Amino acid sequence: MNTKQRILDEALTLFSEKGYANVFVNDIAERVGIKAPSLYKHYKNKQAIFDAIIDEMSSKFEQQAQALSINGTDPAADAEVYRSMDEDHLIKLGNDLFAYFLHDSYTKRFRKMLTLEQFKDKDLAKVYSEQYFDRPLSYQGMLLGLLVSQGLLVTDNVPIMTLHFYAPIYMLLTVCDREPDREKEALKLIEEHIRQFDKLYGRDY
Amino acid sequence: MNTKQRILDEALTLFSEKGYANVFVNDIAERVGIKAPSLYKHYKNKQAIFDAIIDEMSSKFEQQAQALSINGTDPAADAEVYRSMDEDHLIKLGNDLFAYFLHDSYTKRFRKMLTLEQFKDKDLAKVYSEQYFDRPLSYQGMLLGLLVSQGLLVTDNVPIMTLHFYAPIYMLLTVCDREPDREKEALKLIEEHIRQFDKLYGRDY
DNA sequence: CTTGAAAGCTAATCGGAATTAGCCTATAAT
DNA sequence: ATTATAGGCTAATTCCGATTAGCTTTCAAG
Repeated sequence: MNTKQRILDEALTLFSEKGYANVFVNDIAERVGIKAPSLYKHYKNKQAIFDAIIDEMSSKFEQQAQALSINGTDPAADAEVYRSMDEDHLIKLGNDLFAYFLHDSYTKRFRKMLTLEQFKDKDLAKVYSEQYFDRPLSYQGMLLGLLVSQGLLVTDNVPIMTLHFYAPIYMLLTVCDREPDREKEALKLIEEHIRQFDKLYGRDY
Repeated sequence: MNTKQRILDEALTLFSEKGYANVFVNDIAERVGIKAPSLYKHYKNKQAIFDAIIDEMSSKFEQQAQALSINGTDPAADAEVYRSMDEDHLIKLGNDLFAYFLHDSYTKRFRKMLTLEQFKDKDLAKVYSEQYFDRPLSYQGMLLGLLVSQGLLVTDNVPIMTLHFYAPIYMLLTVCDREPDREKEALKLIEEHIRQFDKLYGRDY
């Protein structure tokens, strides 16, 4: 990996652990293996490094959908996969979603960094909300909506059903971000959650 | 209010908006109406101000339960209130919970501050999780559990039911913290959420 | 009364962290 | 071969921000 990219990578790691203000350009340089002033050959200043990370992320989000073994841009196509959905498939979907968000290094670091910087300005707030609220709800809503139209799930309010599916996953994710020791407990709750979700919304009940 | 207390108050406001590292003792002093060095007559240093805020909070949390018009320390007693619970009561409970957490100035600032500092060390992580995950789930779990034993709600898994009740509220709270403009939208979702929750878990369904 | 602590102020001090200046080397293009 | 550029380094510079020193005032207790 070239220096310019490595700077972003190491900076992201540090920002996600300590927050922008507590990271010194020196720290970043040290990790990259160069001296601080050399950073300025690649980025105008510290803020520019942060901005570049944010920019880079926008261009990466198709990868996320792929990582979830779904197309991501075409829920109708994705729904094919779930044509014969049952509780175990649903649990797998939830687990995969959770495991991906929780463990993918880039995703995790980016999310933690945004958590720490979300109140800095409206743009960052918006990025956070889109990334971890609006987009997941919208995408999963389309997916779950298809399951409803296939009769696998039953509800007259898909958006709220989606909220019921996603909110516990989101909350447990934030728990694991701050207390990684609780991952096992969280995984167990996720599974129970989805099992219960399936009972509540599944056609058989 | 005496100076010592006002320092905590203004510091909390600033910390919650900009994060500890981006607040200068000068800023705090200015808001209090004194000069920075005078702060040191009241607190050993900047960190001590932060610590005092954390300490103060612990001693305040009974107030929270009271503010929710519940006893807080004795869910069995609280359950009396909900003996004749119906959907509208449940919506009110959810709305009150949400409105209190969202609008109570002290609670809100403290929560935002912790959001920004939660990764600093394990203690803070623990404080956050207890305050916004474990305790709410535990307390609401007891309450909802009583409703189950009274036959008003039906489930074989109260903790997960509680997760289903609380997680959406929590998630929407974090949305409003970062984008206050979305409060109206959030309130609407809360109401729909609880209505749906009642349909899913209510005895009539 | 007077005295000592509490709480404020101004003027240092002290250290740290971002950034700039200016120099060097390798290497790729002409 | 020459040269220009990319990317690295060391040594300032510059600014800022936390904290300390030391003085003053007020006021309550004795």
